Amino acid sequence: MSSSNTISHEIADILRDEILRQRYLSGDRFPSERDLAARFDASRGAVREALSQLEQLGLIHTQPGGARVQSVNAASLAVLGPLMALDEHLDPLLVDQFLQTFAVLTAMTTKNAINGASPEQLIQLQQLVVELASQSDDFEAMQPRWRELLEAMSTIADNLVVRLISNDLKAQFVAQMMKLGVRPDLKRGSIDRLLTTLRVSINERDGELAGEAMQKHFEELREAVGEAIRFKAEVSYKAPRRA
Amino acid sequence: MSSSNTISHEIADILRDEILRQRYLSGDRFPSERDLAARFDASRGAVREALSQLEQLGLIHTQPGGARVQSVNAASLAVLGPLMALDEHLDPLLVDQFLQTFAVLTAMTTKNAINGASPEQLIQLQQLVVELASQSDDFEAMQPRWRELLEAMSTIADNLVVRLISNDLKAQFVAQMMKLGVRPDLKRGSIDRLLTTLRVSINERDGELAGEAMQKHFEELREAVGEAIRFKAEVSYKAPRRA
DNA sequence: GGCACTATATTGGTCCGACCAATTTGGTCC
DNA sequence: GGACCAAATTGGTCGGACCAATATAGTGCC
Repeated sequence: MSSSNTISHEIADILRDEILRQRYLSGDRFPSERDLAARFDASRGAVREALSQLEQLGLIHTQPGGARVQSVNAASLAVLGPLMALDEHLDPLLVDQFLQTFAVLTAMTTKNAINGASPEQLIQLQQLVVELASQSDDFEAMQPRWRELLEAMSTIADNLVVRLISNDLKAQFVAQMMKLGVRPDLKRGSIDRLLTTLRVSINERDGELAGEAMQKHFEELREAVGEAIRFKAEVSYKAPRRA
Repeated sequence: MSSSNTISHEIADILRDEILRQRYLSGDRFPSERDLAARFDASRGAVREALSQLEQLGLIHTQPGGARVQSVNAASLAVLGPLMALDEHLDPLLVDQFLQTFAVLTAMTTKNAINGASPEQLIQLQQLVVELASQSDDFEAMQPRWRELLEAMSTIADNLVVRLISNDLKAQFVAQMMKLGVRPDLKRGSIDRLLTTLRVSINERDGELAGEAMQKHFEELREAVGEAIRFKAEVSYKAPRRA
């Protein structure tokens, strides 16, 4: 579901998912290019390009004589998106780990952004927060502005490392959560409290305070999302298969 | 310098570095596969495999009609290693960003590891810290054990997201720093203080404390490394080109 | 001159068949 | 059972070919 329409990408997607589903164990021999070409009824060239992608993801290691499957633990960050998109139900543990990681990175970005912003940028941030506050009752509707705020802070903080990490994570994750209809039930006051604190810390240029607030907010989000996923899993257990 | 001995990888390495060096600007047309094949005196197949890797890195976007160069800001995390290895002198800003990011992730891992470790694992950690303390006077010599400790905590914390991020970062960065001979001049007491705090927090299973200590230590390391790099840059300015 | 349209050239995507070198495999011999 | 060797397998590369999508240049019109 993830990539473009070329044959090599399709093959890569299929094989990638098979590896992520542990169909081949780490250390196993991977089918030969000629076998794969026969299986997908494609040319060896197309298969080779697919394998090249898998190697770039760190999922296989090719050598004359044969390719071998590597441990998912040794893979590149770019597998995380496909990994979360594997099943129709999200892995709660993985989501939790993701949110925890995203929390500390966002807190750091927030802190640096506010501490290092120019006066104009501070005004911009302030405005975004105000706009967010004005629609804090509709979780779905505030997502675009929310992303805008995060994007603005990321731009101001200007940390390439974090930005690259986010590239591999953000889009896929949020999209996946939305697609599966996971709607975290945040307590009404949570977001308001965050926005208020952000407003204060922007005014006083207190990045530390803002970072902590952001971190705390993500902790609450983590719990809410975890609960939402568990709830969803329960429902789909009682009424499985498109009831 | 980074990859294996196949032609396609060599081509990919060269083109990747050229893009990272901004030889092509974002949005530019990329040379055609046939041109590249002629330039490298290789077959189009080999070039295509190289381009496939570049696309996986998020550096180019290919389409029938022509490939275009993308912004480095939109690339995958996996470009960070090559990016830091570009020049003989490290980019101080990039290193700083890296260390800051690594700091918060390591602090998080440390906290979770100690809070979630089994009794046996706690003993293992304690032992590693003791061994480290016994050689805290030789920065170079303690690196292997240091990595061992981080690896152990990473295993215990068992956060796949952080592990994947680390895969794309750790090895290349440390190796690059060592290769360039950047030796941060940490104050003698700094490491001892960290190790002592770690020992205490492991004994009392106080992950929070350990995390904070780790974070503080990395802050000190950041400054020391920054200074070391600036110093190195100064020296090579006064005595440039293999004097 | 500027704009819409069209024919042409270019480009990426795929296939086939072939060769080489490295590795794996299986058998042989001690 | 282990060391050694020959054959089959496998990845890496090449060259040429075709198609469909895109870009380009050219044309004619307003």
